Amino acid sequence: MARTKSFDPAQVLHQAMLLFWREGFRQLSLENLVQKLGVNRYSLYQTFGNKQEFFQQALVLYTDTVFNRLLLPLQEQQGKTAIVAYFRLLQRQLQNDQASAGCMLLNASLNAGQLSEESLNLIKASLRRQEESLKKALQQAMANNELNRPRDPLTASRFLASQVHAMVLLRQNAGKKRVHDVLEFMIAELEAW
Amino acid sequence: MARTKSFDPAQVLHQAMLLFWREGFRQLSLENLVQKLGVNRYSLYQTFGNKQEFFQQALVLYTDTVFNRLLLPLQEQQGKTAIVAYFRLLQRQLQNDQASAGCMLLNASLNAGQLSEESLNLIKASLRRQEESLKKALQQAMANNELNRPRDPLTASRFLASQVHAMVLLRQNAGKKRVHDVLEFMIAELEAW
DNA sequence: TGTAATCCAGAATGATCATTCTGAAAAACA
DNA sequence: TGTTTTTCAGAATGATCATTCTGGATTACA
Repeated sequence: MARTKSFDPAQVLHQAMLLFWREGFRQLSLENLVQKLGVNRYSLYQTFGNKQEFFQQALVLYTDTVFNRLLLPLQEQQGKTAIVAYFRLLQRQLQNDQASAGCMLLNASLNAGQLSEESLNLIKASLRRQEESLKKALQQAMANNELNRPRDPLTASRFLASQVHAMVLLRQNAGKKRVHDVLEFMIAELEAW
Repeated sequence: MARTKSFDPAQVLHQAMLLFWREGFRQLSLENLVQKLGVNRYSLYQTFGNKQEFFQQALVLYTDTVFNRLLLPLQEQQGKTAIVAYFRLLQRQLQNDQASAGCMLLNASLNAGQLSEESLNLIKASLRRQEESLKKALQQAMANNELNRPRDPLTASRFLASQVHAMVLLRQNAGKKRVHDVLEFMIAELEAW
C-alpha cells in the first residue's frame, strides 16, 4: 500500500539535535536542516511538525541523552564522592569535540526570546534538577562531616551549578587543554572543602 | 546653510549600546532600532554606517564604559585586596537592572558567527586583558604570602575569570537576590584562599 | 502487474530583514 | 526672505526565512 520512509526518524532527530545544539534555534535555518540532514523539507514537516516542535524534540533528546546522563554520579554515589565524580565525568565529557558547542540548555536559555513556553519549561526543570541533585549530595557530605567548614547547602549547590556552567561556557571559547587545566584546578579547590 | 542634526549621536550611540547589549546583534533589527531610538533609518546609516559598523561602535563604547571600568580595582589596588575589591565591585554592578542583560562581550562571543573579524578581535583582547589583570594581582598576592597554599597564577587567573563569567551568566537567568547570595559565597571562598 | 498511498524535489507564498532610493520638509545663513 | 544643504518618512529592492503547494516518482501489497 504505502511507500516506506527512506530515513530513520530517530537517527535524523539525533543529527538534528547535534545541529540545533551547535547552531541554536534561530541560526539554524530550515534550508540548512534540509541540506545537512539530507531529508526533504516537506518530509521534515510531516515527521517532526514545524521548526519549534522539531527543536523541542531535539531539546528533549538532549536532556535525556546528554544532560541527565551527566547527573548520574550524583544519584549513584554519596556525599562529597558523588560531587567529585560528577565533576570528573564533566571533565571527560568536555574533552569530546561536540562539547565545543557548550550546553544546549544554557545556549537556549540565553536566547529565551526565540523559544516556546514548552521549551523554556523543560530548560528550567532540568536546571532545577541539577541544582537539587547537588544540594542532596552536599547535605549528605555535611551529615558525614566530610567538609572542613560548614556551608549553606542551598547557596553552595547554586554555586557549584554555576561552576559547571562556567566550565561549559569556557569550553565554548577556549581549547580543550585550557578547560582541562582550569577544571582540574576547580576539582582541587573542591577537594579542599 | 545646512540643517542641524535633530539628535545627539553620542546619546543615540549610548542608547543603541544598551539595546545591542540586551538583544544581541542579530536579534535587534534595524526596524527596532529606528523605532526605539526615534531616529530615521537613513540618518542612522549616514551617522553610524551599516549595522555591523554600528554594532562595533556600540561594542567599543561598552568596553570603555562598562567592562574596563570594572577592571579598575585590579589596577588601583594590590594583591588579594585588589581581587576582592574587583569581586565587590562586580557585586555592586550586578545589582543594576541593566546587568540582567549579562555581559555584552560574552553574549557576543557566543554568537561569534554573526560578527565581524574586528568585533571578534576586540572581544578577545578585552577578555585577555581581564585575565592578565587577575594574573598580576595573583602574583602580587603570592609574593606577599597572602595565600594559604600556593597556586599556579596562570590557571588560577583563568579560574577566577571563569568565576566572574559564571556570575554574569547567572544574573541573566536568575534574580538579583540569588546572584547576591552566590557571589557572597564565592567571595567568602576567595577570602579563605 | 496494477493500484493506492506516501515520498520527494523544487517552485510558490508571504513575512521579515538590511540596505538604498526618492522626494518633500526643515533650518541655517546670506 | 531665498538659497542650499541636510534631514527625514516611507516606499522600493533584493535577500533570506518558515511554511505550504504541486505534480511526478517510488514502493508495498493485492
